Amino acid sequence: MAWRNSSNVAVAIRRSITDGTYRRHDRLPASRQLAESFGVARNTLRDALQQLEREGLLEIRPGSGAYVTGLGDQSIPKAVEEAAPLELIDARFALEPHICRLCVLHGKREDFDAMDHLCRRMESATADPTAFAEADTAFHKALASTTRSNLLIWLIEQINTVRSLDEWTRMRQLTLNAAMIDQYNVQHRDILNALRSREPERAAAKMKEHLETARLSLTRAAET
Amino acid sequence: MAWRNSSNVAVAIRRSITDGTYRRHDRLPASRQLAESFGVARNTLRDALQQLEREGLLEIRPGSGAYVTGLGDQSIPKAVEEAAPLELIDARFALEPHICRLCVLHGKREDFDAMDHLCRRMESATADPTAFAEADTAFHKALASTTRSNLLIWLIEQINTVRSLDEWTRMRQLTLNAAMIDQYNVQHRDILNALRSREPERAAAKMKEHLETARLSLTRAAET
DNA sequence: ACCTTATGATCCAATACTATTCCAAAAGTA
DNA sequence: TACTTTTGGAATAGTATTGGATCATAAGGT
Repeated sequence: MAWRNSSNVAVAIRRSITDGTYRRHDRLPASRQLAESFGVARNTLRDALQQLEREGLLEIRPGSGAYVTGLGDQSIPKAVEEAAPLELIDARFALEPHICRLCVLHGKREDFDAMDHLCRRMESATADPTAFAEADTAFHKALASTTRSNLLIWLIEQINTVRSLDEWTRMRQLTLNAAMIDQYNVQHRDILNALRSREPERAAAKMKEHLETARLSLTRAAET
Repeated sequence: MAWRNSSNVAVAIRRSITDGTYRRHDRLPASRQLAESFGVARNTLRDALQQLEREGLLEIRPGSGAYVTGLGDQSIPKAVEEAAPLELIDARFALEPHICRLCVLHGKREDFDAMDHLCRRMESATADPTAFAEADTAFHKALASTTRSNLLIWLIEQINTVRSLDEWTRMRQLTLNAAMIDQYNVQHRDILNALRSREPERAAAKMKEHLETARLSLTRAAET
């Protein structure tokens, strides 16, 4: 029975993921249980899991478990994955001001309330760049949702997926200090206020301002 | 039951949302009830909810409850394939005027020459709606290419894939008569001229005019 | 023989879950 | 308005579970 090596275990697990036995966000059984069910040592099983983690299929969290992060082939398009930070800003420069205009047309009170809530979460995260970035992403997604256009929502989501990538995370650590977060918070409030008072062009202008700030902080970080 | 951890609870709730068990603006059961029904401690349940909130799926209001704010992962092809024609116009309204501005910044002579060539192809296709639509798609893609941003090019391509869909083709048959094609050709020329003379705002304005024409012809066709 | 690999055991550190308690915000009610 | 109930938020301590790491040993292939 020569099939009992780490690579073949990895193949088996990979298939379990692609055929839908384990889906995105699912947690795999504990390494001890998995090892037993495959009839291999836990060490071997661990090798297999780490192999899959290197492929980006799994995320292994010490003390917690192994989680499915992607579906393999389907995942992120190359154009999005390899997009430079400045390309992202360009795309957001195109989309988000116009989304603001559409939001003024279609936004309802509960939409604004949800965004207000996210603003508060960002405002209480001046010391936690990661938490801030999460809420920030959710804010821009909520804004896109107000357009009621699934296509636009999807486009924004695609752009946002990049934020979880390595280079972007590193960039965030460089640029997101407390002062910058405060500035972003003010700008988010400005945008929300303009949306609430139904001023499309002011909202779009504030959004452009916001993005210009982000672009500046990026180029500054790139110079260092 | 080894599935009793916060991530798996989050998975279960996430599925309840995408299934439609809970819909937008619905309030989830109280955390104490949910915790009991899942057979986990309220602490664990709270972790799961906060996880979903960070994803932008829920909004947790202290003293009130947890409300569904988003529909979860829009499965990738669906958002694009099922996009209504008017959603497409909205997306192009966002992207293309800004692409014009970027084109003024980055466009080179050969880019304009290529677009000029496509204009001529469209101008000699007033009697052939299919040939015109092909060249039109190519024109807008060429325009996006001038930005040298793979992300923007990809976004435009995604939007263009919809044009091959049934509903869109039917719509095109209704709207694309010779007079309309002539009008589009004039507008394409206007845009190209503005780009060549490096006037970003005039190019953007002409593009908006162009898209507004397309939107009007769509809504007119929808009324019949 | 030598080298590679899997094993099985053990200990460690990180994390998660439970249970309990108290608090504050919101909603319902008289 | 004032009172009560219901809601989520937070802190704590204890226990269980998880992956990480190491090691000597055994098996298999060269």
